[in-house]
Amino acid sequence: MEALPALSVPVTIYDIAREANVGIGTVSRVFNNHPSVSEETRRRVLTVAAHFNYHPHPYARGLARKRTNAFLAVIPFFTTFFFLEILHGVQSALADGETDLLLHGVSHPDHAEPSLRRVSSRGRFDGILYFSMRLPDDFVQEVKQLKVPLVLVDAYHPDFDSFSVENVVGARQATAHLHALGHRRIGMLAANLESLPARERLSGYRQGLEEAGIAYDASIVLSSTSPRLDGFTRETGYELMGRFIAMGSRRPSAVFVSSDVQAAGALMAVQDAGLRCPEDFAIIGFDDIALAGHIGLTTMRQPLVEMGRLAVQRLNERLATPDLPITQHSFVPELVVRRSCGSGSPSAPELTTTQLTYSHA
Amino acid sequence: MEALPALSVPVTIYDIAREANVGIGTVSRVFNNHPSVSEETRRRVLTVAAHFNYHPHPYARGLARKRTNAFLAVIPFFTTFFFLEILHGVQSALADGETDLLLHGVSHPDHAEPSLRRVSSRGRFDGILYFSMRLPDDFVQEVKQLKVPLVLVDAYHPDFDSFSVENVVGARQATAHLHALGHRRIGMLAANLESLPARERLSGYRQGLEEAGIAYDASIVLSSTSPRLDGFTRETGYELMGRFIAMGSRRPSAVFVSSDVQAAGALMAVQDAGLRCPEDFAIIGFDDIALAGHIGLTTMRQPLVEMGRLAVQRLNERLATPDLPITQHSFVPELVVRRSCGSGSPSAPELTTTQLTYSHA
DNA sequence: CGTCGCGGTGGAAGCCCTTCCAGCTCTTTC
DNA sequence: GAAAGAGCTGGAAGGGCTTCCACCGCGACG
Repeated sequence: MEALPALSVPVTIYDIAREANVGIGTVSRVFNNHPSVSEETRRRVLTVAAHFNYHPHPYARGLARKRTNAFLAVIPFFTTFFFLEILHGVQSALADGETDLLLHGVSHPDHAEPSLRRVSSRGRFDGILYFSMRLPDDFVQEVKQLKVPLVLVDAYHPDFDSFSVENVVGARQATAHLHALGHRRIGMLAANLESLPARERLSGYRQGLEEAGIAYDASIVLSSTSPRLDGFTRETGYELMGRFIAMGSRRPSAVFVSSDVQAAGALMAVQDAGLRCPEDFAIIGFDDIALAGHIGLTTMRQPLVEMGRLAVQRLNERLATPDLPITQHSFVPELVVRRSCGSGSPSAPELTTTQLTYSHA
Repeated sequence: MEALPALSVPVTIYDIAREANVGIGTVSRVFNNHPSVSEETRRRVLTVAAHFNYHPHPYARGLARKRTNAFLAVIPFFTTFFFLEILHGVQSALADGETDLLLHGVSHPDHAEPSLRRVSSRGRFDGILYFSMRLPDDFVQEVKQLKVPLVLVDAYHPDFDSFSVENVVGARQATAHLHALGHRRIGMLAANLESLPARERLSGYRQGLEEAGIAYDASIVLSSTSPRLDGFTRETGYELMGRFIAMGSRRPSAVFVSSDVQAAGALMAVQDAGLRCPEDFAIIGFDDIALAGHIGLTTMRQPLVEMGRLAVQRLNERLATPDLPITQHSFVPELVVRRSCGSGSPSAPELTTTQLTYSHA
């Protein structure tokens, strides 16, 4: 260990063993924190390793251990804001620095399959995080056969662990909030009802009305028929809001919009019509993506960051104990008051992150 | 090859070789598209492989080939909108399905280093995409010594390939646009001038004024002193816009804001003051993140998707030909007219993606 | 009719680790 | 004083692939 680190560029475990006068087994044990290495030897090995800037080769390790220390995240790129936050949580849970994240952006829900093909190639990752998309049936088979643990986020399948959100409850609460603010004529601007979340949110809205003792009025419930992203787009929000505005005196005084992105469009429509938001229309969204803060939108928060974090945690647990019973976690969204409904503080941009609550399903 | 795929779960190249009555070398050649395999043998091997759902083990491959087929993306998570789009481009360039993307979110610019430590562990990826952050000096050393190709996106360093944006030119054009719309009293809302992009955009603004024959007036140039994200936040936009509003009759009629995020805050301030945007203030941003579309912000587009795509392409080129001369690409931002400046179509959310232009540095 | 070359092919060696078994040196125990 | 452990350690085998060298058969060539 006299010389400078002039060893050939790829420093291997053999180099370290030789320089430290130990066997390769011992070096390996040191790097795996195996207890049966004397303190003195351990220190010597570590010194030499640091000196040569040695790091075990991850692939060699993976091959020998039959473990990759990487997770695959299959994520829809089209719901931009949404997954971003979840990813944030995922990252922070991975911060141990031991596990890597492999990203697989899917640019269209129907294009998930091709990129899933690669999953069949065992040996790239230890587990899968699957976001917001329906799980194709043959993929389910494949994953189960390969015995790769998979955790669903913002999605549901009976055979896998999942973390999702109580759409019905959230929508009910949103409606209740509008009611509590004094609104009696509350409309809903829904996404394409072909999609489950859209239907659930509509259903929650109806429950909310019922609890408030308000009769359901189909004329102030507009839903998108757009197939694109199931209608969860700014464009549908803009267009449908225009129809509300055109109703004149028969229009609702408040609208529950089924997503923040749509609500952004709705807000633009209101502005374009020369109307103002808390005053002429109260608008509440759903999701609490970062955009909501930027435009002062009152909305129902989904604990996205937390969901990401817990999903990783769950994956680790399942890796450690494969036959854990499957659990389905379900979060209750939380009201975030900004200014689009007129209540709460004005609009000084808030910096705080509120606590989140959740419950078991 | 009579039996069902009842081979032990991990199917190896040996299994396939045996079942297809060939040597492992031949199987390997088939999977690597080596020319010297007879058509007949190739077909037979592929049939058997498909039958047993065989895929070469990526780690074993990586170990033997000394190549990982993965890129590392080091990305700031705090500039959410921004990197998202770039990532989109990266993904699409990776769509060949051969290369994987390893994600490394950095939640604070100062925290890049710890996560970079892992870079020293050779053998995890073949190349690095480094986004929007300053490259720490010791990291530069390390990367160069390890000879891992690195491409910078939205950042610059003389020793590496990079793709960035002409901040000066873009800011000049933004200013020119305001001038063309008839504005003569044009202010600027800048980020923290400690940061280079902030300074460049200010400098472009001044050039723009000069070209328009307007004298520079320091009283209507406000800059943030916030250290947080170098002042590129909604909060600074809100606050500084408030100061403009408070100027009464001496206030500018148009404001060039140094980023879309800040512009979002500025728009909120305008609204909160009971003023309206194209009418009382023309506001132009910079970046064209997705948010800009959602709030109808006129802005200077950076071709983010394209940058991501080209960065990947460049990395591949450099991998193929390591001693290519270093190139620094620089894009000229493009004006995207929405409604915050009052010109152009009203605000029906646009769906089109405009062409982008770019030039060599 | 030998020799060359070429399209194909088999498989050993090597990539860099982990793991397991054997073995070594001291203590401890009866 | 022998036997049995306890505490460490060395290194072969194995993980699944690529690559290279050796080799085989056969048509072409002189």
